[in-house]
Amino acid sequence: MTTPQSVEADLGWALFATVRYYRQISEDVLAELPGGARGYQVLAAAGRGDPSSQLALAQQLGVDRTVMTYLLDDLETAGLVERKPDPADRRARRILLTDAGEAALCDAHRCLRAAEETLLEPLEPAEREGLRSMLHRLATRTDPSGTPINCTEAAALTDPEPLPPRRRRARR
Amino acid sequence: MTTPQSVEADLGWALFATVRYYRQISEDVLAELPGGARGYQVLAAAGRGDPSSQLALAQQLGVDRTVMTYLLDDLETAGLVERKPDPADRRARRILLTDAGEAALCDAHRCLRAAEETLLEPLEPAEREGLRSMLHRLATRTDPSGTPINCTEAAALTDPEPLPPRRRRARR
DNA sequence: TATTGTTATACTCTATAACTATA
DNA sequence: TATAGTTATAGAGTATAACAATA
Repeated sequence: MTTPQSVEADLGWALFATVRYYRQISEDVLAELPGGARGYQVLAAAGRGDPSSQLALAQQLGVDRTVMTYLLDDLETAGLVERKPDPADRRARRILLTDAGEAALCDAHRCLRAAEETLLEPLEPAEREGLRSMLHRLATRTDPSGTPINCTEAAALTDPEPLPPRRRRARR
Repeated sequence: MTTPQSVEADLGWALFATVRYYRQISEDVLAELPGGARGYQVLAAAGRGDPSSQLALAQQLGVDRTVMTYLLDDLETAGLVERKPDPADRRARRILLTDAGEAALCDAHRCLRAAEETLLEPLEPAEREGLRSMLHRLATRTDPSGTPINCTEAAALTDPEPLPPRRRRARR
């Protein structure tokens, strides 16, 4: 039998649970920051002086470009970022931090680091850097293969029919 | 200055990006399984013969009990689980795997393990177990303190006003 | 023609509230 | 009275499609 002995042995479950926890503490700490953890990441990217078009930011954060528009609307309304037309491509806009945005980023970064230490508390100090390093490598993978993952056997076993219509069925 | 030099130094960003990747590969691999990765985790918990009331499962997966109802509806419709009244508490229902559910779980587990190895490819083989162990400990933390995290300084700096109404403002 | 950004709209997911049945 | 589960509804969050401006 190859099934796991406990949920905890499940990498996916552990990942989701950890992210859930991270989301919670970052929401507490960044409650006043528009967009929460996501807003922070936008500020961090802009503060680094990256190329930072809206599209580039959206791809970096793994969200749709329309979502980035709303996110930046909130950050701009709060006075933390500016949208400046890119002189090299007048379709694009470069996202720049305001002074207030810089201060907010710096402060949020400090708070987040403290919260992260709480998150990482169950680990040995030496392990914490190891985890950061590993997640960093996983997140920045070059993904050279591009080989699409499929597992048709599983598909066939679990359910031959495509079960197209989902959810909301009446009963009783 | 204490701001990070790159997004990649941001633990939150790395976590989110990794989960995004995991979600993608697990969706590919578990496409036919109702509920995707979440459905798999329900099957895995049920297959373990845990207490497994719907509420217990919901808490384990970090979802609302109403979400668990919908999830189990789909799994039951697909013939993978059964809801059996708990003889000890007739309000509750124990979630049991059917034979088809057992087969689907076993197969999904095998496929998922393979997909996880793809995910973990950037790491040394020895590191992979270390990552699993660390995430396991983070996810199963006892959280003895319960001290609520707050960071009022950050709140004050980033935005004194609570900015209550959010999103969808007209422009132009 | 293709791309960036915006807007409106539709859809999906999740949470809230009300209810039934048990305790 | 409180809890497990269900259902309908409302609310987030996200994606789709159409458009303007620019390449």
